[in-house]
Amino acid sequence: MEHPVGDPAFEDVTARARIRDAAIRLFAEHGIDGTTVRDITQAAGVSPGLLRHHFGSKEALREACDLHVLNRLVKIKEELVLEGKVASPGFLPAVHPTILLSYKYVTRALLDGSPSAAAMFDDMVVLTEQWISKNAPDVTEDYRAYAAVLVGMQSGILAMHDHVSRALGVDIFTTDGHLRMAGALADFYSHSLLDPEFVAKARGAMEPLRAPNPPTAAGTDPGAEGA
Amino acid sequence: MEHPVGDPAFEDVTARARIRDAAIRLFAEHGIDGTTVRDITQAAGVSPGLLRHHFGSKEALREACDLHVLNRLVKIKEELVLEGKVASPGFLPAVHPTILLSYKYVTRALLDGSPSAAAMFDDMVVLTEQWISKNAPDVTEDYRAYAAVLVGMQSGILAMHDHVSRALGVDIFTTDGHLRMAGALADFYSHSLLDPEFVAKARGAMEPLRAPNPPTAAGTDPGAEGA
DNA sequence: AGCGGTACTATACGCGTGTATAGCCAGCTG
DNA sequence: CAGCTGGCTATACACGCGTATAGTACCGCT
Repeated sequence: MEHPVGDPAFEDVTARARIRDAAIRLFAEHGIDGTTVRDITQAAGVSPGLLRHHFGSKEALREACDLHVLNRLVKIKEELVLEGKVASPGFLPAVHPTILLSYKYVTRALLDGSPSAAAMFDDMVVLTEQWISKNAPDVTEDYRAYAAVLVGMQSGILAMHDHVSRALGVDIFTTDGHLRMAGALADFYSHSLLDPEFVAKARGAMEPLRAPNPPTAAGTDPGAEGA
Repeated sequence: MEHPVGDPAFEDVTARARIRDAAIRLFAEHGIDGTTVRDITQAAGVSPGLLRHHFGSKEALREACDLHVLNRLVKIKEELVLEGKVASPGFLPAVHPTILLSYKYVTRALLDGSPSAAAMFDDMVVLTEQWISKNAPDVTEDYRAYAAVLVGMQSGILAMHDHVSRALGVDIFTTDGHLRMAGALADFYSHSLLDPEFVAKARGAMEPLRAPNPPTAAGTDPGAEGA
C-alpha cells in the first residue's frame, strides 16, 4: 500500500489511521454489529465514503483492526518480557495502561467471532497447557480441559466486564479497577477454594450420570404457560 | 405453511408459547440483535404479525423470554435443592440437561445487557460473598472483589463457549462437554495453582503503580503492606 | 502550464429491519 | 342465524444499514 506502516508518527495523523483507531475504540465498546460505518467515520471526522476508499468494506476494516491490535499486543508483551519489567500478566496494565483498550477489543473480537482472536485464544490454550504440565502437573489429570477452562475464564471475566465492574463499583478497564480485579484473581489462583475430598466425592457421585442415557424430554419445559 | 421438522410436540403448544420458545433458542444462539423477528416467527411456524399481536414488540418479547427462563431456572434449582439430588451446581446439567439451554440463554442475556440477567448476576455476587465469608474466609481479604471475580468467571467461561468448546473438541453446552468442563473447574477450585509467596511478592512489586486511592470495600486493600 | 493520480466528499441505491394496518376466519354468544 | 371477538395472515411503511458512484480538491511530475 502507499502508506508506510512502520512510521507511527506519520500514521497517527493520517485519516486512514484515524478511521482505524476510531473503529477499534467503537468496536471494543459496542461490538461489530453495534457499530455503524457512519459512527466510525463521524468519530474519525471524515465522510463515510473514505472508509470504503481506504479499507474496501466494513469487514476488511475489522480484519485490519484485528491485526493492528494483535500486533500491538504481542509487541508490548515482547517488549515487557525482554525488559523483565513485569512479574505477572495480571498486573501488566499497571505498566502499560493503553493495553486495556486492546484487551477490551480482543475480548469483544472473541465474542464477535473474529478468526484472528480465536487463533490467539487457541495459542494461549496450548501455551497454558504446556505451562501447567511443566509447572503445576498435579492440579489436574485433564491438562487440556484445565487449560481451556483457565483461558476461557480469564477472557470470559473480561467479557463480563459490565457486570463485574458494577459489582466492584469501578470499571475493570481502568487501571484501578483492573488492579483490584487482578488482586482477587491472584487470591483465587494461590488459594484452594474447595476441599479436594469434597470435590472428589461429588465427582464420584455424579460420574454414573455421564455414560448412561441422560433423562429425555420427561422433564422438559415446566412452563407450558397457558396465559 | 410447512412446519420445521424435528420439533416434538409441535402442535401441542400454543402459538404464543411456540414463538417464545423459538425466541429463547434463537436469542441464546445468536443474541438479540443477531435474531430477527422473521427468524423467530418462521421457526415458530407463524406469521410476523402474530409476534406483535401476542407480545407487542421485540423488546417486550425479550423481557418475556428473560422472565420465563429465569423462572424456569429458579424452579429447577429449588426443586433439585429440595430433593437433595445434586452435590455441586457444576454437575447440575447431568441431572437436568434442559437447563443447558437456559444457561446459554442467560449468558447471552448478560452480554446483551438484559436487566433481569444483570439482577441475577448481582444476586449471585451477594450470595457468593456471603458464602465465602462463611465457608472460606481466608482465601482473600477483598470478599467483594473475590465474589465478583468468581461469578464473573463462572458466567464468563460460558460466554466463551465457542472457544472453550473448540479447545475441548466438544460442545460445553452438551451434557458430556459440560461435565468435562465442570471437572476441570472442580480441579481448579480444589487445588492451588500458584505459590502464595510468589503471588504476594508480585503483588507487592506492583503495588506502587496503583493510583493513590485504594478500594474501600470489605476489609483493607489486599497486599497494601507489600514492598 | 498541463497531466495524472490520489485523498476525500456528497449523494444515492438496494436491502433488511422492526413495526403498523387492514382484513380473513373460526368459535362463541345472543 | 346474526354479530362480535380474538387468533392469525398478508402487505406495506419508514428507517437505518453497508455499499456504490460521481465528482472535487490537491499534490507531484514532466
